[in-house]
Order: sequence, then structure tokens, then C-alpha cells
Amino acid sequence: MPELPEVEVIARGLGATLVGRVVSDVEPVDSTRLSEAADTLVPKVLGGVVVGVRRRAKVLLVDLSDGAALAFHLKMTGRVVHGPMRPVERHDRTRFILDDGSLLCFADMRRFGYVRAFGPGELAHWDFLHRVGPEPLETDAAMLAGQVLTRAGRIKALLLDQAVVAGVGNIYADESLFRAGIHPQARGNRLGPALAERLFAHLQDVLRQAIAENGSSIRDYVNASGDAGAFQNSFAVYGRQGLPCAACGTTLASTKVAGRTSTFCPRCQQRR
DNA sequence: CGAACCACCTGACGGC
DNA sequence: TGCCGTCAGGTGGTTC
Repeated sequence: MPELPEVEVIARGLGATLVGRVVSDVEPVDSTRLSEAADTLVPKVLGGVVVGVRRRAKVLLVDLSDGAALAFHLKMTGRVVHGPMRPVERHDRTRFILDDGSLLCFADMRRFGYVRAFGPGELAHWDFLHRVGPEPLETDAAMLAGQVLTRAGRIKALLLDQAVVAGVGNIYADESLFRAGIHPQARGNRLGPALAERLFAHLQDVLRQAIAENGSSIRDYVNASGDAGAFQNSFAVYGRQGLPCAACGTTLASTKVAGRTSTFCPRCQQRR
């Protein structure tokens, strides 16, 4: 489900209500394969005070006192919502009860996502954090361009590769390629520095705009308060195959790249 | 290194 | 109404 903007919106929302709260209880409602076993997770977080909430790539990180942490990956359908205590619902996976009686609930219909707990100092050793590439909103567009200029793979596949650039998924890959006028099957090493830099500048724009609009809600995404985003109303290409291009009127086409549906304008996106 | 698979899961939707 | 195939904001593994 969520890509960088959605996870960023969740992190900011959680930061506003969660910092200072103490984890007073953990309810592992359904830990089959998606959370680590309750007997190892609970001791690492119980009694911890939330000192901050942040995002790295598509992972949501809740920092606790003494250097402990929780990490959530929402994959396609995960949610992390903080609100008043309520009864267990169908897709609840792991529930954290806080000292003010409120509920931090991790739910995931498809059960692809996970929550992991880290004891003091353990987060720094998590191999995920060492594998993932640069943050697109904290890195110069020309530097990001350097990540693809020597790669022979399809630019769409490179954008989706978390080691190339962190946090980009199917929606924002397609939207930024449209804005840059680049065909999703273009080879990274055929773009040239100027066009590649332009692509990443557009990527930065579209990510910032999506964050400002509270993310994109297609089916499942909600922010930390349970509210939908609005950026789905601004999609130029994602999910619009067969509809006219807003720029030129040409019927939008779609193809598969890296196993993912890629929608593009055959007229506006010829650069390859 | 890159591409094409499959796998993990559940649910919604369209066709027959 | 119901069964079946297809598709979905993601990643990780295998094989060629």
C-alpha cells in the first residue's frame, strides 16, 4: 500500500500524538508469520517511552527510550493507527496499549507487513538499514541521477529498486516518469545526466506534493488518525489506462515492467 | 547484472 | 447466485 509519502504522513501524525506515551501492554492478536514471536517482542518494548517517530524508505520507525525501537513495514495493506481503545477488529495483528489508555494498532488484511522490535542499540545493526539507498527528499537530484546513469535496467525497475532510491513504489514511479516525459522501459544508462536529473527533480516534486495532500488512498491507505489521503485525485497516469492523457488527449497505455503494471502516455513519454 | 518467474495473503470485481 | 480468473501502494527468492 503505502509508499514514501504515505509512510511519511503516518510518521508525522504519530509523532504528534505518540511522543511521551509509555507502552504499557502489548496484545499479539495474530502473530502468525508477520510479527516476531510475542515472547521476544514484548520485553523489548514494554515500559518504553516513545521519544520520536520517523520514516526510512517505506519503513515506519518508532524510537523508544534507551535506544529501543519498533519498526513497521506496511507492504500492500498494512495500517498503523493511533486512537481511543476499541475492541479487536478483523484484521488487527498487533495492538500496543499506551499509558493513557489509547491504542496503537497495527492491522494488515493481507498479512504481508510486519512489525519488529529492537532492544537498545539493536536497530543500528538491522541489515535493512544498510541495504536501502538514498532518501530522495534528502539527496540532490544530480546525485540521485548518478544512481541510474550506469545501469542498463529499465528505468521503472530502477526507480522501484529500494537500493537505488528509497521509498518509491508503483504510483510515484509512474507519476514521475510521466512528468519527465520518459518511457518506463527506457534504459537507465541511455537517459543521460540532464534527463536523469530532471526525472529525479520531478520525483521530488511529486513526493512533496503527495505528502502535502496527505498521501494517496486507493483501497486501504489511511493516516495515523484513520483518514484517507487526497493525492489520488491528482494522478496523471496511475490507474488511468484507457483514459485520455490530460496533457495531449492520447489514450493512456499500460505495460508490465518489473512485473508491475506501468501506465504511460505513448505520446508524451517517448524519451528512452 | 538483468529479467522473468513464483511466493507470500486476502478481498474486490468482472465475466460467464 | 456462484465459481473462476485477474488484479492490487511490496518485497524476496530462484533460475536462466
